[in-house]
Amino acid sequence: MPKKRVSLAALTSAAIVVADREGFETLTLNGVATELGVAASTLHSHTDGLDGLKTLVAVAGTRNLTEAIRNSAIGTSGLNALTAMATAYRTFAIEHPGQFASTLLPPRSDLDELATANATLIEVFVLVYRAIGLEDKDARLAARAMRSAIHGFLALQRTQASASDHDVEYRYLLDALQRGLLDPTHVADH
Amino acid sequence: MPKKRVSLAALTSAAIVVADREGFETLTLNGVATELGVAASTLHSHTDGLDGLKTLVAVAGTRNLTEAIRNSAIGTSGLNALTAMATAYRTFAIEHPGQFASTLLPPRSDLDELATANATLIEVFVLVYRAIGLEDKDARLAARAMRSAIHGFLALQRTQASASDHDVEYRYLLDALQRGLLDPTHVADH
DNA sequence: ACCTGAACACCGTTCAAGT
DNA sequence: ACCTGAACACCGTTCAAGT
Repeated sequence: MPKKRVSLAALTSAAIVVADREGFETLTLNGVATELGVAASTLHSHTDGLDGLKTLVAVAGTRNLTEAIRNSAIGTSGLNALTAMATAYRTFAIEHPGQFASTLLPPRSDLDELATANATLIEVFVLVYRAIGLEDKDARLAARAMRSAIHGFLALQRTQASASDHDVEYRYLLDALQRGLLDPTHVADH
Repeated sequence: MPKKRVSLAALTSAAIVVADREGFETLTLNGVATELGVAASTLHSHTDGLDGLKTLVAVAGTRNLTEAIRNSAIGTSGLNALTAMATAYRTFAIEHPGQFASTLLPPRSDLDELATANATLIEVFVLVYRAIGLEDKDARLAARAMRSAIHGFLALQRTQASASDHDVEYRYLLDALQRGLLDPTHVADH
């Protein structure tokens, strides 16, 4: 039998598949190695151990989330764009639980790539708020606020039992925050 | 040497100490057993394996967070109470990272106790919104919205590099959401 | 009843050996 | 240059044996 060859791209995509299927927290080098059909020790020549593999998933996952959000906003105006983005964010979190969970990877030393991937995600929101008419500083603060709120809701949704109606709650949160962020009596007093 | 005896309370508090010190994700039965000075296999007669231990921490952690929030609101009025609670929430997350992380424990089958602990946490916020004047249904939605936003901000704060000013961002988020939740033009149209 | 130690399966990591 | 298999340390879990 010929020796299998592992590329970084194949490793990353296999790790994403396993993470979405079995959970990011329980991601394992052995599991990904089995998925690829190679020995577990092979992966150490492509990534810096388990932490490196998780970082790989976090970077790719954040980029995929960013793409999903960006695509959802195409062809929509300001306020509708934000709703579309929030919906896309939520759909991504549900359909790709492993990649979504990778988003809150605890900080590492070499988080350069991860930091820029995260900045790019925020930037999509900044663009929309700027188009709506907020000044740059406010647009950045609004973007981070909205991202925090969305993330928090989706993270807790995953945990809590589906006791109540998530659709209604999600819309209530988004509407209220949106109203507060665009409140002219506040934006004016800068 | 006399045989050590392990109580459920001692086990829980030892697990909390280790979780806050070394991280909830990396919590280990061996680590807690060492902390208690007993053999690792002993813990299996007190809790249902590692998952059971993590659930123990999650329940106790959620209760401790609830107490911290409740205490912070004592002697304050409606709007000041919410600010105090948000600040207490944040302080708890920073000072007890393990217990805070335990808050987003993935769902289990026996999450009865965990579910009620979570409901009690939300209830503190409901009380404040009701005192402010929101009707029960709106108070519940507002409480969940505020909790989601706070949690999301704090979870992302833990991850992201301290590139920007967290104090300003936190206040911006809280103020905006608060404004939107209490917007009379919206609350009226029910 | 509760704790121990041995045993087993599993995982991350290293490294000499192969190709 | 890259993959393998053996080796080691560590962890979760079970269980017969002690008290």
